[in-house]
Amino acid sequence: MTTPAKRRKRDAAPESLEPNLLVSRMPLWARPGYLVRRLHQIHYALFFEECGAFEITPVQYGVLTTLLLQADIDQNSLGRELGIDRTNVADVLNRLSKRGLVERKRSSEDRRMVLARLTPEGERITSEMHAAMQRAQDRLLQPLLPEERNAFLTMLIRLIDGNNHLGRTIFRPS
Amino acid sequence: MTTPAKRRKRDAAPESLEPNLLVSRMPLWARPGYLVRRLHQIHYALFFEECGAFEITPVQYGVLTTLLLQADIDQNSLGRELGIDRTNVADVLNRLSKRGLVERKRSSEDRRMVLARLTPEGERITSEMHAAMQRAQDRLLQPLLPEERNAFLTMLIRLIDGNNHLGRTIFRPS
DNA sequence: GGAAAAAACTCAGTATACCGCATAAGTCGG
DNA sequence: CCGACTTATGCGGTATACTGAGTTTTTTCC
Repeated sequence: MTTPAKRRKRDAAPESLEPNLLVSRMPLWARPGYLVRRLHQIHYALFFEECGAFEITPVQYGVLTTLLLQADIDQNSLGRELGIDRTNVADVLNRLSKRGLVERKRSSEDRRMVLARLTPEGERITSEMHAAMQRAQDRLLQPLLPEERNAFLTMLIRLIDGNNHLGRTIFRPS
Repeated sequence: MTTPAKRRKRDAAPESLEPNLLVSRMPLWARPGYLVRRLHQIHYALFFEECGAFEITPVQYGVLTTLLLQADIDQNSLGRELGIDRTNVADVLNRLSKRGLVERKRSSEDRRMVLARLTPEGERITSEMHAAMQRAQDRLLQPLLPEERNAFLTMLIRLIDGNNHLGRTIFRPS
């Protein structure tokens, strides 16, 4: 039964199809990655609407709250905690430092490390922002039914855990 | 009974609570925005693992596929289509143009507009990338059960639609 | 104890993503 | 037809996010 013609058809590579056909099989709104990017964008916008007055970005807020729980942490650990590249952490700390919200000093135990901690002003602003941040988070999930929201968050966490090795600096194939 | 001490406690604003208590009520993994950011990051990493050989980013791929379906589109419409800021569109088109994947020319009807279209090389690479992009999208959802995946995408779309006015250039309160 | 390996960081470079201001081109009311 | 408004783009600036190269300090192991 496997005629040459049939075999040929079976072996045909996808790129031999019409380009438009290929693309229309996967429109933007059917690409999970595209949807995630859009939702990420929306979260940013929401965060700015609620927290704009503080002139603190979502990532900066993440750094601040992490430092609130754990003072004198080095940049590498901070990055691992937040899932952020170490060079990015340094940039963010730099901006927060310029605004007087964090202090940095070399560790005396291990002079390779730079330890960061909040200033009193940093602690103050972090606490003050809490309610606004909460509102931003609530508004993001608003379109879902209350009973769906936990399911959604659970799936998000499963997706992140399931691809845990990615999106950080932990390993680089290079 | 309402001693001064007690009254003071009752009137206390949220920011007078222990900072750590406030933060620990909303750890990172309970903040939808944080989870979305992480998943977005992971998508980027996955896309690079699958499509790295083409040296095309997710956003660039979005532009390419949009141009495949609709040639001679202006930058503003392109941005609206993709949910991307127009200045960003110009940047992306610039890089794609430098690599010879898109062409740009002034519209003869409306000389304000710059119309973009794919070059043959641009069409070729877009088609070739399709399978790799598909793999990246599949891997992103892999950790979910097959029957959960559609539910997840549906919720993503509901969240994006429900906050439709945000995350684009469409309106700016400013 | 000293060379090699590892760890933490810095710096430079690139890509996304957005804002505000400026400029050029089209539109529309009077 | 001309000034006011709108629209499309350009340019400069900032913040995130990551790679790769290079530096300093610590650890490891022979």
